[in-house]
Amino acid sequence: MVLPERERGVCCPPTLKARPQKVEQTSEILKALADPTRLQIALCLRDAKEPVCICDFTATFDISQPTVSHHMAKLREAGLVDVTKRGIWSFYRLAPDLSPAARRILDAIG
Amino acid sequence: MVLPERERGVCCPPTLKARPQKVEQTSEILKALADPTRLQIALCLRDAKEPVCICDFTATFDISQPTVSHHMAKLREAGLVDVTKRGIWSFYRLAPDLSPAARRILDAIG
DNA sequence: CGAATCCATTGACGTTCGTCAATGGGTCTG
DNA sequence: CAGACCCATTGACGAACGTCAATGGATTCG
Repeated sequence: MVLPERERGVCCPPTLKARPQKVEQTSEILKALADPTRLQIALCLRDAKEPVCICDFTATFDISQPTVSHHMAKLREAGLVDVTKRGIWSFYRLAPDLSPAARRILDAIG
Repeated sequence: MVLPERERGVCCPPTLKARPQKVEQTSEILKALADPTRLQIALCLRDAKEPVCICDFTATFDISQPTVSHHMAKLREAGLVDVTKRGIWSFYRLAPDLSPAARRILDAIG
């Protein structure tokens, strides 16, 4: 490993390549996926062939129904997920207009 | 879009493909990267050819030195980053034994 | 040795997060 | 219509987070 030579009192600020706006946006995506429950939900939707009903998630995870609803709202706000209502059911799927950044991250996981 | 037919009162819990342990581990990686400052630091280290000195980060970001130190500790705990001390300086780089999961996620970003 | 520099740790504070209980609006069935 | 079912929202609470000020250890320079 090569360590740079340094002079006391002199710093060499690295050039930040990513635009601040993009950093913020990527951070939002990561934040939405950083919870174990939401991560499993997102992976499930990524691999699902059909939209998945909320009631299936409440049956799967050991958390209350309002909490599942809360997590889905987070995923919605992050633009990762999309909801369609049919009768009494709400079906979720990955957002059809998922950003390329989000798509790359999702594909890199699991 | 094809919505599944459903019968009242019947749920179809999806099969969770990822192991709980792996979900937890991936979640830790995402959590470490989900802060804008840490994300920029991680990207910077990913693209750096040489280890980067802490003092360069404190010169770059508009946060105090203890906060930078705190963020580096988070990245260390997540196993993303590695520190080498030389005299009064601490140099950070991407962990040489970075997990494949972390590597894929980092490569998918920005 | 004494002063200056670099950096980690600690303690504190306000904010955000994950969760639940309670509530309410929709929708279907009898 | 009345009851059952599905789901979102609200309010509340403890835990975790991001930040800073203060402190202290380690190292280098004069």
